[in-house]
Amino acid sequence: MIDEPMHIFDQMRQQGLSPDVVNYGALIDVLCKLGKVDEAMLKFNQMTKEGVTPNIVVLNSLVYGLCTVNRWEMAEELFSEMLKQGIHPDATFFTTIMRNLCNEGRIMEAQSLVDLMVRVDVRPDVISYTTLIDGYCLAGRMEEAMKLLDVMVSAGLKPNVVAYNTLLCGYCRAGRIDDAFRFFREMLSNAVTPGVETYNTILHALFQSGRFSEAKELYLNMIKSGMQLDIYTCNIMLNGLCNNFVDDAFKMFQSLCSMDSQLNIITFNIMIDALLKSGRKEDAMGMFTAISAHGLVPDVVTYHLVTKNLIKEGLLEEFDNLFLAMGKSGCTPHSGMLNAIIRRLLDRGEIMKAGAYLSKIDEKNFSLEASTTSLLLSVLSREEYWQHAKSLPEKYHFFVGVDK
DNA sequence: TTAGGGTTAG
Repeated sequence: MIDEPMHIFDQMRQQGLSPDVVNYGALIDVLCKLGKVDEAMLKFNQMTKEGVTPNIVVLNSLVYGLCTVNRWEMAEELFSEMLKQGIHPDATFFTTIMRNLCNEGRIMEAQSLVDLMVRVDVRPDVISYTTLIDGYCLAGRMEEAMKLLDVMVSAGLKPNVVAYNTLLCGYCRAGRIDDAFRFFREMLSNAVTPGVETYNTILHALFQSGRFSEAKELYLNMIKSGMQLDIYTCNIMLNGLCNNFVDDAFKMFQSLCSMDSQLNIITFNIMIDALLKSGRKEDAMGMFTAISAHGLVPDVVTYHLVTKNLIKEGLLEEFDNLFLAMGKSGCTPHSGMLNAIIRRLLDRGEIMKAGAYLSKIDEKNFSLEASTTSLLLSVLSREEYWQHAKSLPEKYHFFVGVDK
């Protein structure tokens, strides 16, 4: 798909038109968002070679891409270059860096950037403050996050719905739902209209803290107020109900299907997990089969849920099939899954098959869990298995007869 | 053409 704009550039050239800074900017931005930073840099170099002067927007996209893949040094080089060319950093530039610092937990450095912005005469905007508020929330430093909202107001800025949602979400994550409600009221009194994201945040927190009746009431209020519910609302409700009311969740799921609601793979994962946990294996497998009928494909979570159950049930051939399907769809097995299947196969004395999965563990550089190692030792100490043990990867031959 | 917020497992 990314090839398309490149073809468009070729077509433009054929017609005697040259891509300008906006065209290049759009392409570089898409490449950076896809994590293809090297390709983005190539395009950037090509652009400058063609005599198209970069602007702050293009540089911001590149800085975004470079920071996201932790290429801080290159971002710094770019920054120096940009100053040399007389391009001044703007609020977006600083906010991009702040976002990445916050994600790495480097909150004080992010805070000092806001101070630097003021010194170099770049006014932090609502997004800059919101980014920093989120950083404090992520670090669990709620009092500082809250104070920043006041700083923002003193700087003459008006917090918007995203700023409030960020703070509200921080309080919810910290389990301080009543404080979240306080900000919810403040939001209303400041004429900031809560969005579906706001309600979803509170709904999720209410379920998380076991306040089921309040959660259900809030959900009904959302419907009553004519709010457009989205896939997040559905998933939060389903997941919340699954904790104690699986039947209600199942009914809600069916009614969503009958209303042709747009579900996603997370919806199915929530349901499969809950059905398996409550022992409804057939319903869970039915749900797994229904995924493709909804135009969706299983993801790594789906495979992990279902394969875990197959191992538990001893349906190892079905596991093999699903394991292959998983590989074909590009989902990577995790270490726990491989260890679990190896243990189950060793239990059954299927050494050769266990060997195949041991090789997968080695390929991925995963480690054997202690329980897998001890089972392997105990199985291979039995003479009846020595012959089979030769089929194991060589590094495991050492285990043969060790106990004897 | 660029920056900020909400959902699943382990």
